[in-house]
Amino acid sequence: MTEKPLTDLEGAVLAEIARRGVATSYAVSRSFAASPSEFWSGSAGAVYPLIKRLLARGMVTAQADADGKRARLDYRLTDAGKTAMEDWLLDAKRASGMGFDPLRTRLAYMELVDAARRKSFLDDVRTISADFAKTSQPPPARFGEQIHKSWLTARSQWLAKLGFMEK
Amino acid sequence: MTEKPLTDLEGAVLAEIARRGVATSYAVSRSFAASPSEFWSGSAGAVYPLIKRLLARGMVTAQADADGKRARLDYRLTDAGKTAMEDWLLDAKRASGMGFDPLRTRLAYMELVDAARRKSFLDDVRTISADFAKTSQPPPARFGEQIHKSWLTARSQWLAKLGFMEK
DNA sequence: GGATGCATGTAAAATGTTACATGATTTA
DNA sequence: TAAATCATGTAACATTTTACATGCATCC
Repeated sequence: MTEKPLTDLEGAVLAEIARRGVATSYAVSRSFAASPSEFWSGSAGAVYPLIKRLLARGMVTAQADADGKRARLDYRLTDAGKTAMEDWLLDAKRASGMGFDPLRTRLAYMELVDAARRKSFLDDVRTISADFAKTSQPPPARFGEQIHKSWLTARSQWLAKLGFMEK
Repeated sequence: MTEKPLTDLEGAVLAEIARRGVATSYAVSRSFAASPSEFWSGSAGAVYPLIKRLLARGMVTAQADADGKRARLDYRLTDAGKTAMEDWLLDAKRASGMGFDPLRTRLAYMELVDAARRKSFLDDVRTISADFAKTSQPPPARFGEQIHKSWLTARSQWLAKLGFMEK
């Protein structure tokens, strides 16, 4: 019985726990909420049940924090969890998918408005993107920081080359 | 009472109907299913109810096809629908968001595996991406085709520059 | 010691996927 | 005319968001 492969959110949650070694649902939730990508809200309603499902599937262990007064569960990856996480992480086929890009989606329909409004829109996007890239995140400790920033830069350059849109 | 803004899928569906002038739910469904982006499946279960919601909100009109033997509804944008679609399309702030990228998400956790496996993964992604970009779509009729292809190219170039990942 | 925010969740509602049902149309 | 495919949906299920509930800790 082949295990159902992890969803992207499940994979990312396991990876986040792996990075931390030990993590509570709350800590994972905060991580996703703080990410520069707004795609996953990191809401408690998503993360707590998801990690409980991972527990039921044997991907993580739960340990009650003895010290604390308040109920609090520390999660760690099991061997099965580590394997599943790596299978997700190194899945080159899935990684090569296009995902969802709110800009790309709109650009595909830009023909529906006149050139003047297209231009105004693209100018605004450039301004907002440039501003966003400027706000320096504090600790560029890990790959993640560099990835997000360099990606924004790359998208800006891509956008600059889409001359045919402005005609 | 300010209308709730359109979701990205709703906006894209309205834009698709606008592009066609008249469209059935089935036609919209096929469009999304055929898109090179695999993010929205274009399943009937998503599209038919979504367009019914748009109808209830006055964004589209429904007209039964008199000619056909079989029930069949042709949808057209209303003025309100056109306005809402343009508000969605030209929303530069939302367009500037990062969306979801299955590659970027994984790259942010690449530190969790050793350099050899990282390299192997990145090689595979490059191969798959190059192959995908090679398969030429038939009709480059509209912006959409050029957008998707040029985006894949841009992402490949971005990836090529991420030297620090391979160390 | 009351207000504010941190931490841990659950509940209700919305949205999307997969699977199914069913009638019409084409094709072999 | 039987089989396959097109077309139009609905139903059951899973996932995620938004809102809510509640207890602990801190700070004013």
